[in-house]
Amino acid sequence: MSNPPLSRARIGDVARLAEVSTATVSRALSNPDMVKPGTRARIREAISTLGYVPDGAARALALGRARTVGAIVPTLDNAIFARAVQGLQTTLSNSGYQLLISAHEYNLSAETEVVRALLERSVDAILLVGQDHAAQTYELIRASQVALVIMWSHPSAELAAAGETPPSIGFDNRLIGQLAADHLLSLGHTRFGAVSGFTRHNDRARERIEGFRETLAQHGCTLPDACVIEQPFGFEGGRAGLQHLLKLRPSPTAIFCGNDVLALGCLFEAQALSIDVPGALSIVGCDNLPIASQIMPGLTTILLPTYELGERAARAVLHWLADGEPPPHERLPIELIVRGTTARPCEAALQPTLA
Amino acid sequence: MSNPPLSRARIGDVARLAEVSTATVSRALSNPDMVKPGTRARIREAISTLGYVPDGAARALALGRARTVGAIVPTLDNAIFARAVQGLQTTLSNSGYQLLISAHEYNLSAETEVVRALLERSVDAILLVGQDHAAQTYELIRASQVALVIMWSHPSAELAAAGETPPSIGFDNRLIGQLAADHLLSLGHTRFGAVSGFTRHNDRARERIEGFRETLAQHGCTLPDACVIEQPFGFEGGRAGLQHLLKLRPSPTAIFCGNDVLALGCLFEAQALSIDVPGALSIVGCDNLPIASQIMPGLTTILLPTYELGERAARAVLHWLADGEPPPHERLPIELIVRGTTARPCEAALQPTLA
DNA sequence: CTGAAAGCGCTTACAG
DNA sequence: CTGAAAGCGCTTACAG
Repeated sequence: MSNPPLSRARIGDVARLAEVSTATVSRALSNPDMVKPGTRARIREAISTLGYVPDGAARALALGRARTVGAIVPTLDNAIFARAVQGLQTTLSNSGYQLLISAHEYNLSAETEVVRALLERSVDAILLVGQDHAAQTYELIRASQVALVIMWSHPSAELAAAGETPPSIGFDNRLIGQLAADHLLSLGHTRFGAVSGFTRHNDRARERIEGFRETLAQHGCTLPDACVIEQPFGFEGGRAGLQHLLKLRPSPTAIFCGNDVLALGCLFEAQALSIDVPGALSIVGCDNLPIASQIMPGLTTILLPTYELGERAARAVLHWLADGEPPPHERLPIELIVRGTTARPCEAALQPTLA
Repeated sequence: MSNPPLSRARIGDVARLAEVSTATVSRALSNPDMVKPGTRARIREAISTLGYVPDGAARALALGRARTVGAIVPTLDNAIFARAVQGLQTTLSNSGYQLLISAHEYNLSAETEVVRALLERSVDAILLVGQDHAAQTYELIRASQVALVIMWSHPSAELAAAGETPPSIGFDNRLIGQLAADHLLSLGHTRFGAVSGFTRHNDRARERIEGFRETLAQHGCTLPDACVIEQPFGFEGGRAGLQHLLKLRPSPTAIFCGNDVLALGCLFEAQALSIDVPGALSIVGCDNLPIASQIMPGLTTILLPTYELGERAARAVLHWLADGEPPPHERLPIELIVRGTTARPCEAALQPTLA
């Protein structure tokens, strides 16, 4: 407390000051009731005098686990991933684990390097988003024998049955497309379009579109490839997507967007073009971002409990690390949230003046 | 590659397979040109055969640094912090550092525990948001002798001159309030209000309001305490803030919000109350979230380069760790972004029918 | 209840 | 250019 110490206090410094061995200090810290209360008090005293904080690297080396979990998301610059990470972090933190976080910006080979970097920090487990990853990524994780949990996706029934997939805590992405299609069909639409993120290396995006397309097909409607436009995530992507779809003849009256950011982009572009939503055009998004309920006329969307996804994924990891047993797959419930009027749009109204 | 190894490969396994010592393997990894190309090739071969990934804990212990940096933000569930973290992460990652991330949800004593948890992971540096932290937090970091960099805030001139503050990479939060005041004054407003996050334990929020108030005072206008309403961050906070301000008599015609989320909440509430913005009410936010430019009629705001903040903070940390020299304070430029009409509002129009 | 000692998996002077 | 050996700061059987 007087003059600053020359170097950070070590367990040996504490032991010396408390007049015990380092073994006893170590026990006082990790197994308090193995040491006599009086000794414990002296040690506590010494620790606070010296401002001792144990060295995690040494601890991790001795214990063989670091109490650290690594998560890799496409980007943090998307409320949806940020929220899930928040759920992860809070849950892990409450159990004494820390979260090492990285983003790969939708670049699968960057992801492999990030995984390597995390493994080199001796994480106890790794969390990835989706099933689509470089073979090398899976190989690296397998060879390192760390726990791997997949978030967001749900493995196909066959794969899951064959036990071929890592434990997955996710959504039924195909069902998302199906809910959107059912809703839009129920409004009486017959001409559909979709704005999606890039589907390459993104099983979530792919399955959402597939689910949408299949459900339409079951009702005798088609979704031609030309009616599915892939755009970068972001408002501008959504705006460009709508512009593209409106150039089609006949143009769609109902649009399913892979997420709310794209859907909001569509909505803003429609407003700019004075297209009445939902009067003349129906838009369905996905995620239920807070903003979706705030804007006028409000955005119909599919609620994905992403914070809870993070929580559940964290719990799955914690159980795995505690039991040694891989956790079961989990599929989180999703829900269609209808906002705005649900009246069948008047198709005639849809004659925008394009810039 | 054949049957899965019983346990993760160690440096000794690589050495044995490549018929060299562990010292040589270590050198091949960290100082390649200290080892003969032929040996290097055998080692490379062995590494890939075994899928060897060095153990970071052991490495950190031997080297005395973990190549890991810890950051603590109030929450990730706010685009502004998520973006900065993204900037941090990307920059650190490019220099071979990993980011350990935690949130404290605006709870200062939770923050102290989080700091302890990070220190116990032997991070090389810690990044905090703002100057307001528990004394214990500062003490813990000082005793651990890890680098500390403050983000978002800029220390007051006196403190900085006295060298009392940790290196800070931030904004001039007082100037933010000043820019907002100057803008609103230039529109001819005379009655002002403010919606702020909680100012307790939040120097950014406090300084923004102070800057706003001081600038108004310099122009003969006052901002009574009753005209500053503190609300939790979130759209609902902004909405409640506007409701509160509209109950005042006379009610303000110009509102400064501590950030864009609150400002958007105000704007949505105004829309719900059919108050014309910016015709009857001027709102200025802060951050320039992407959504601010998308909504109609658009939100006047103050652009804070938060991604760059993360980048710069990461660079400051990296330099510090490389040089041993604490980096200088840095103040990032901010900019008023005017959106919507700038006409003086017709005060008579502001007679909302409150629910 | 406590201590002496070995060991966790690396790195790096030191010697050759 | 390479190897034997000590050391980084903890933890934990083992012995008392």
